[in-house]
Amino acid sequence: MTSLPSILGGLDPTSDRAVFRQIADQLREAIDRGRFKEGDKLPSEAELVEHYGVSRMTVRNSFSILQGEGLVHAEHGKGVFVRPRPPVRRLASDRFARRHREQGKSAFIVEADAASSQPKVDSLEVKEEKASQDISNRLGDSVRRVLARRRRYLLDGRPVEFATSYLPLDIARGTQIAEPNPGPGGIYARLEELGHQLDHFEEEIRARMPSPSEVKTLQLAAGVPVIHLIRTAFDTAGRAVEVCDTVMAADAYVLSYQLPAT
Amino acid sequence: MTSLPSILGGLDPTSDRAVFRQIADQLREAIDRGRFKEGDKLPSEAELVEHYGVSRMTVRNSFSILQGEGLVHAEHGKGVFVRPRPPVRRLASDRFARRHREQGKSAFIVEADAASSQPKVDSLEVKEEKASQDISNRLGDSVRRVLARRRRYLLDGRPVEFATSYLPLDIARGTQIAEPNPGPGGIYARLEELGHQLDHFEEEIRARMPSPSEVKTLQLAAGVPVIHLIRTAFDTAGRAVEVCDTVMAADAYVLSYQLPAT
DNA sequence: CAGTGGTCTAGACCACCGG
DNA sequence: CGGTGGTCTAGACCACTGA
Repeated sequence: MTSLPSILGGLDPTSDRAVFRQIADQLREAIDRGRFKEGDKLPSEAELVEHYGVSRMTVRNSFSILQGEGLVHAEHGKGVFVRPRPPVRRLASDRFARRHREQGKSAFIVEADAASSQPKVDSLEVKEEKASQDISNRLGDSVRRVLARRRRYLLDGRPVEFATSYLPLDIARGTQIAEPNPGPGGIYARLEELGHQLDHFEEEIRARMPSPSEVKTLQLAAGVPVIHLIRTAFDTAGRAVEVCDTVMAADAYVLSYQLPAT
Repeated sequence: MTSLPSILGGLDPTSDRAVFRQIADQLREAIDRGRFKEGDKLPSEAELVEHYGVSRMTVRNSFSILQGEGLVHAEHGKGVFVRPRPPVRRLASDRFARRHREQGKSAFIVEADAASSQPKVDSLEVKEEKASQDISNRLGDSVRRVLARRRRYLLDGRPVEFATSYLPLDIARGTQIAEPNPGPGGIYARLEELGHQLDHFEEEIRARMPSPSEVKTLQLAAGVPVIHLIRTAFDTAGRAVEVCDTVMAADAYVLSYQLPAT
């Protein structure tokens, strides 16, 4: 163990920068420089209080900055640790290609296979409900009620994504799409069997901080944003046949797309 | 002005939930219900101290939660306000279509026009430099040095995006691409004139909390993540001719993509 | 048990804003 | 100037962890 003074400098009393920011800066720099590596424990609050000669709240303020940046996380009774970067799932632009469906794989499984992690789905709920204004706009204004399929995806035991699919009742009611298990290839395979040959998808992407309920559902650490993705599936007749609203833990994903140059 | 007790409830001393979380919950709910609207001033710390009968630090802790969620922002000497949602730029999947280039418009201008806001570019820097390992990987391992074009984009005076384009020297050196102003249609138009007919782009998207320097450059409020986008442009020969590394204020953007179903 | 972080208090002084 | 948020102190008690 290297001594603290050799890793962290002193404070600059002449600086305009608040003391707790200076402390946060020094800790951040130490992390960036690799003096503290992923998973390492930072000095305890008491140690920093002594090293810098400040009060405990000042040290805690510093930690709170780093937590907000997603750099560290605190574990009650143990310490404050450099947050390890979790393995990310790369979503490729061909993830909805028909050849995958024809192999009986859903998009999530295809990706999980590629990342060779253990995929799981839970908290499945399938019910009919009233369409929100936004969903109605996307599925066509005549669509008032929809079939909603909610599920949460886990990778290696960690929840990474919460998604709800909305389908018009005239398409989905009474079909296997309305069953908890939609069968091989997922609901997209069923839609095609029902005569809705898929033509393309549109995806809208936003990023923002999670709501408290999203923090809970995805067990998000402090300083982890979510990616909010809204996908609409269109059949060859030009009809929107499904809208999928997905909230993903941003630290678990890299999305990838191809754009035409023409 | 409605009185505080009619908007905010009391505390539940029997609850396990920390007092400052309960206060944050009540404020959040009041905002969600529309009791406080965008731009509205929340009760001052002193008012909440009195209303709840807690110490000031407890109230400030509540505010700090809401700030972390991006719901409110504090203005020194004025108060704490519900953060207004800024206008967003929608990036369409056809934003690099050749027809736009042929009209002499760069992608940013095309989008800004659509949003009818005042676009601006500043802090332009064009220089040759050593390619980072990642850039080198993307442009082809033989590419060691690159032309880097850095610029910041503003919309209605607000910085929303900071981007760096990297191009292999054998393509860009001595051309108009190496000039501060690359001419009508931007560097993609120049690349095509130089014989690199563009075929497609690949975009990689991540979301995360900003670094301190990104906070500064983009003047980000607390609780605003960034979207990190890395785009690679390929010519019809299959060569990567440009990599563009972009960091965007997440609250200013909605990205939109089309995916094939085949 | 000792060490850790989590919560909370009751003050203090400061910097900024608007009238 | 009074009111606002920004910073900081010096304590207190609690809950959780691991030996």
